[in-house]
Amino acid sequence: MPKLVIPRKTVYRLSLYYRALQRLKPNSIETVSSAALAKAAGVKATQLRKDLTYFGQFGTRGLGYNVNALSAKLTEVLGTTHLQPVILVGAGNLGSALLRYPGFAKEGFEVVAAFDLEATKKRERDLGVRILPMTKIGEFVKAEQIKMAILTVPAVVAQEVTNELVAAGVLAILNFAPIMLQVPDRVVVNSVDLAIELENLSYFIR
Amino acid sequence: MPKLVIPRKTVYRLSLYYRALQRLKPNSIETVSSAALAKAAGVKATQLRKDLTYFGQFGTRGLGYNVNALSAKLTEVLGTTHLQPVILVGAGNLGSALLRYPGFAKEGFEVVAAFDLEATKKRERDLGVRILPMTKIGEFVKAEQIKMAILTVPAVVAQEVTNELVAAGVLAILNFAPIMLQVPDRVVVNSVDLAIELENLSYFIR
DNA sequence: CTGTGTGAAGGCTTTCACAGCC
DNA sequence: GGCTGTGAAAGCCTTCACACAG
Repeated sequence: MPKLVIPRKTVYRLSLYYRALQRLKPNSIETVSSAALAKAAGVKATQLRKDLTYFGQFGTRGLGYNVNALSAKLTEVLGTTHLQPVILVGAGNLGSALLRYPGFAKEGFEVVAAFDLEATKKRERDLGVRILPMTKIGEFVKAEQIKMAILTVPAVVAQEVTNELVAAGVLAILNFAPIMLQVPDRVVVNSVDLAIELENLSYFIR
Repeated sequence: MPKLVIPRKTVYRLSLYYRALQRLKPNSIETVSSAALAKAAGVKATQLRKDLTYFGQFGTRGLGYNVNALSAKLTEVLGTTHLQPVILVGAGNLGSALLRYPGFAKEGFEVVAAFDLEATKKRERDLGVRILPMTKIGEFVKAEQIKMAILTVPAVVAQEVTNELVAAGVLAILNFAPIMLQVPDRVVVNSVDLAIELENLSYFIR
């Protein structure tokens, strides 16, 4: 696959386009114009076309894009062709909720195990996923070649756990702890800080 | 308050700076340089300085910034001086978890009520917050002059609920449903799409 | 005539370079 | 000497305008 440079923001929007496309499929629509798809994704039509040109040409002038073909191409580019195994570290309130959240599996990610200080059989049954003690993280990640982790531990231990994950070979972390994680360049971190999102909103409503 | 234009991205970073500052306070550090604070917040020093100039000058050349003074100014600019009442709509898995999440209260936001189809006394006790039926949303928002809402309902009803919130006077929405909400210009929406964040990561690890 | 593909223009953010103050 | 404040430059992303294909 030609790993050309696709702007980070574009990659993010590709996911939006993919979602919008999936909503069209059931309606047995075979072709969609950039204007229609852009509207469904909440962006401008020219931007959508520009975004798509980063990895080729799929549209038919005068007609639009073939829904199935574009959909397949997006899956390929985004790297979601195969199910990605993911682990979750920290099964507290937020972590537990995410384990029950159906959105991940629906989009091709399987949470194969969760790690927590309190790894009991009861919790395993409650949450429907294997729960292992924190001490087993490194071993598991290496054995299963895990590359992605969801981090929902308290802020004070987040960096420490991150170091462990990185040392074991994890390359991507979805971080919910409200701190900036220090990682080597090869590792990617996406942080979601819920309190900051709220704070941000409160600024704009005055 | 001089409502000058501060770039959206800068506002977001102001929250990061504020957090970093709070971590310094306990250490009875009175002054901090842009270099030190920037490192703690995970940004470049020049960017921090540029960000701060959007609303005045606080630094002492040759010395740095006074921690307390800067902290107070950031609180003022971000509009978090007073507790902001917030409602949560949709107390499913994710919604319930957020209600138990201590991070909001800690940052000055109080979830004053939650709305759900299933509004029982038992759930109220479990979640420690007033739970009202969805039909009461408009009435409550108007009566209590609520301006901010956290939206954790399924995607299929998200737009409908949003319309209701907006009609009642809500001005800011933190949206967790995986769709683009259509709102009037005066309303601000921050969307957090967990599946997209994962998808995004998976692209960067190939 | 409809709708894509794309160079060029425009706008926004970040980074640089350095003047100015303690 | 140390560190902030800031105009100017650079970089990145979005939007425009229009050539071109079906």
